Amino acid sequence: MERTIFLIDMNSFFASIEQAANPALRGKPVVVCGDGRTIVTTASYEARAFGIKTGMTPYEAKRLCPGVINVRGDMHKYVGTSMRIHEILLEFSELTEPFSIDECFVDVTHLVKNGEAPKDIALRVKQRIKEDLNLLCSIGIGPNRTVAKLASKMRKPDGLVEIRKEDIPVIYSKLSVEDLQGIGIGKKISQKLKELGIKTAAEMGRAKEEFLMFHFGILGWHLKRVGLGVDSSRVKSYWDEDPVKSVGHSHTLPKDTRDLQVVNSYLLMLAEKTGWRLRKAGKMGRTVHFYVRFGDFTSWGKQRTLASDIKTGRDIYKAAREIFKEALPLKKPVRLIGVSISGLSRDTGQRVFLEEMERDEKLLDVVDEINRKYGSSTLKPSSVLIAENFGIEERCGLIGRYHFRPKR
DNA sequence: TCTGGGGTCCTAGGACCC
DNA sequence: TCTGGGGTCCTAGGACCC
Repeated sequence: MERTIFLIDMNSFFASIEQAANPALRGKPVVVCGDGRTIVTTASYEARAFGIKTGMTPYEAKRLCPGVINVRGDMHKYVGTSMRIHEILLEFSELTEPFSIDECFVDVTHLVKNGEAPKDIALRVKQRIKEDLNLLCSIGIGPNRTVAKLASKMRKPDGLVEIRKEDIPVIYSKLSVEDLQGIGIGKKISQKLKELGIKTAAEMGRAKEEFLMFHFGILGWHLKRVGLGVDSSRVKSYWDEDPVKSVGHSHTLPKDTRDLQVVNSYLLMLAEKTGWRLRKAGKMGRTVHFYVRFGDFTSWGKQRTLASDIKTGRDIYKAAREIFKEALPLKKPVRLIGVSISGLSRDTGQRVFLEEMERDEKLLDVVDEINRKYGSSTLKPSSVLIAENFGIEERCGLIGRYHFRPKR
């Protein structure tokens, strides 16, 4: 059955939201960053003109464009905006599947069947988002998700590209395998493809499936289909949620340290955040993963499966510390620590978490301790930190793959 | 004032059980 | 004193996504 799929990709999402909210930022080079030792999470198009890209340090951005305006990111705001966009998209189709905080697949087959042209529908979507939020997006239109995603990347900002089934051979013959980045073909795979003499998407489609599977395993099967522009995967309904597989937090310390008290304080905080979100999701887990990144960017980590399920920050902390002990004594200063929990199942206990308030109190002490160690200038007031650590995730769920759904 | 933080999926190898 | 295969669970590590 012929389908019509959109991929809506918000243009420089975080920066555009800031510009929409604050007229003083419009038309200016803006970067949105985190706090502490951070990177540029989004650069406005004006900033990109200076060569500023996601992933750079604020320092590099400043070097490229001394006048760049650095805005502290506010995930609350971005998640709220993301949800507002979902509401708009749901006016068009229930088959609206968030792919990340700023991308969404929408299946509009039913509207096309009623006689409306795909591009006209897309223009309506863009107009609604512009009217409501003063934000621009690029929309890719295709007969399936993969092709729609590819189309969305072809024109930015404010793009609208439709790739029909019959256009695929011509377009794919001009598309290099590097152009397929973002649909499961990263640097390593595209490099290997080139070494095997496959340079374009069309060539990938023509390659023998057995050949690709010999070199790439099951991925080869996927590559063949990407090359052909074939993808039968469905756009999921907004309301059928796929289960979370793991939750976790990591944090880069204000500065590298060998001080175990500081590291453990952060670990406790991260474990509490993780446990809090776990319980919020009504889950418990059995496998705890702890990892460290050292000052030289080497890393070390281990996972351990426990005899029974856990769900409190305290238990996650205990398990993580047991693992951490294996890394002691520290040979190098610690840059980042992280903890996550997987092997999740439904928490059937449904116990109300009584100690929650008490725990927050303890955290205040922890953060105060960190502040004392580093001096108050390195960390914000503890109340702000607590708000950040415990407030944001309540609303945003997972950002990596988008799991959050508002109440119906 | 080098290099964030949140995830998913796949492979490979070892332990263990029948 | 030797030889299996199937299946599950677990760990480590890599590639990829935004």
